[in-house]
Amino acid sequence: MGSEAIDNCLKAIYQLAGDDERATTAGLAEQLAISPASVTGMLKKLSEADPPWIEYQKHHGARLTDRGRARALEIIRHHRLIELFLHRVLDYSWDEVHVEAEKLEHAISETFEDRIAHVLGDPEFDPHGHPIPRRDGTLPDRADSDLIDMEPGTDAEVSRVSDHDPTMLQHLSSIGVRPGVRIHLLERRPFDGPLMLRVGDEQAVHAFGARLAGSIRIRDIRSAAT
Amino acid sequence: MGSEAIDNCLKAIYQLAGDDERATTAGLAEQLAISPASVTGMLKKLSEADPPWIEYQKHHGARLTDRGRARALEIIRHHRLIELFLHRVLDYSWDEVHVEAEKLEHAISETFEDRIAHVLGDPEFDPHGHPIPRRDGTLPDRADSDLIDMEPGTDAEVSRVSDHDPTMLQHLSSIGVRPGVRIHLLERRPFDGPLMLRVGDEQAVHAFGARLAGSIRIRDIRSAAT
DNA sequence: ACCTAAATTTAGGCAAGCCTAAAAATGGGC
DNA sequence: GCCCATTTTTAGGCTTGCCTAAATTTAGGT
Repeated sequence: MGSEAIDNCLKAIYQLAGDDERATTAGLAEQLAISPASVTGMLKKLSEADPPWIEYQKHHGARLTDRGRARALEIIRHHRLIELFLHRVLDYSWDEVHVEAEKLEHAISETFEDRIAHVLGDPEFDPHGHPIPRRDGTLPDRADSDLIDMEPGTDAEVSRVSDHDPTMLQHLSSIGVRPGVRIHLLERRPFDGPLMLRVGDEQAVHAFGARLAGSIRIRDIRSAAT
Repeated sequence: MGSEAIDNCLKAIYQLAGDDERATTAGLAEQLAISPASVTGMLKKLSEADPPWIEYQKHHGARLTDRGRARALEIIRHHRLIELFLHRVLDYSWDEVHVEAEKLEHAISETFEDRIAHVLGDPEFDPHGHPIPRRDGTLPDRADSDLIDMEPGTDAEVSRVSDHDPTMLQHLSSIGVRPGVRIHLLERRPFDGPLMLRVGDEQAVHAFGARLAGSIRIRDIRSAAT
């Protein structure tokens, strides 16, 4: 019950469609890097499992059942706990954790999960600022929004950054962008141009293109400091 | 290069035959819990790999090549480092570590291996007293011998215990037998009867049958204490 | 030399997970 | 209502890693 392929598929559905939206065949095929025909086969299998993992209507994509969502959240919990564990206990850098976690998330037991959660003090967010699902399937939430939508002239705090591209993480790290760091948006250049912003207390102005800016989420700053 | 099945087979050859002896088809079939016919197929594959993992002569079993030995020792290093890590850092009990390590040993990277070795202070022995191969493939050695061969009336120190049977470990744990603990052999009962011995400073006399005694290795005590 | 136990080969099979190419169905937009 | 893009189906294929049963070979002991 629950091979690696199944786990990855459920995780992909959750990441593409969330709790109760449908994920499309094409989207899953891209996410999982397999052919659409293979996805169709996998979806049929997942929906015909004894307690089904997904609810699947032909030509209308797949939606997670309660069981499927629980499993997806469990894998994501594994992944994010492992990332934080690698970072904090084993001294992995920010950009190294994702790849290792991608393998380990399928290999650890519930016991292992509990133990590292305990060692880490039952953390709520991983090193990139992503919320770590709790064992009961609930998510700690933090009201945040896309950096793209930030008002020019205002300050905000980095909430989370995408962890999929190690080189992007290295770059962000090199300019000091991490969850919790304050940024100030100077202006948005016209015609979907770059965002010009300052990081932390530094004077340097950085230009963030659409790809980079799109991978960052922010939240309002609590006190109107500095 | 190096699937889980291959790794397990190389590890089994090492465990059955060591560095330069041959492992038999039947022995491997038992160890791996697969049929002899499947073993023959696997051995042929391993010996025909591009840099071959084993040297294989029909009807004469298999012997590890340098490459095969290196791989086997790497997996065993993974396994034993993970066992110690689970025990020391994640508070696993003695008897829980083996099963978890059996899965994780195939999933961790060299980086992970290095990091936990560093956190643990480059340890030489795992929680059961087994030597942890070094990265260069050498083994820390400790001159030890079988408990079965111990002289009645003498003292010795427990060097290592087999980790394969959790219930046996629980039992040993409950009577205080751990690597480093001193034991005193009172007598060996006739006709391959049990060994009567005392553990540590306790007065109780324990009877060790052949199975139990066979899973324990001892070494001479340094000082003739107490 | 012969016998036996171990090992090997042969032949066929199964399941998971993927692939391809081509054909058929479908649904949503216009 | 039609068309196109997406999706699904069909049909066939591949690899890995195991299984079985039966036939055969081999090594080693006596």
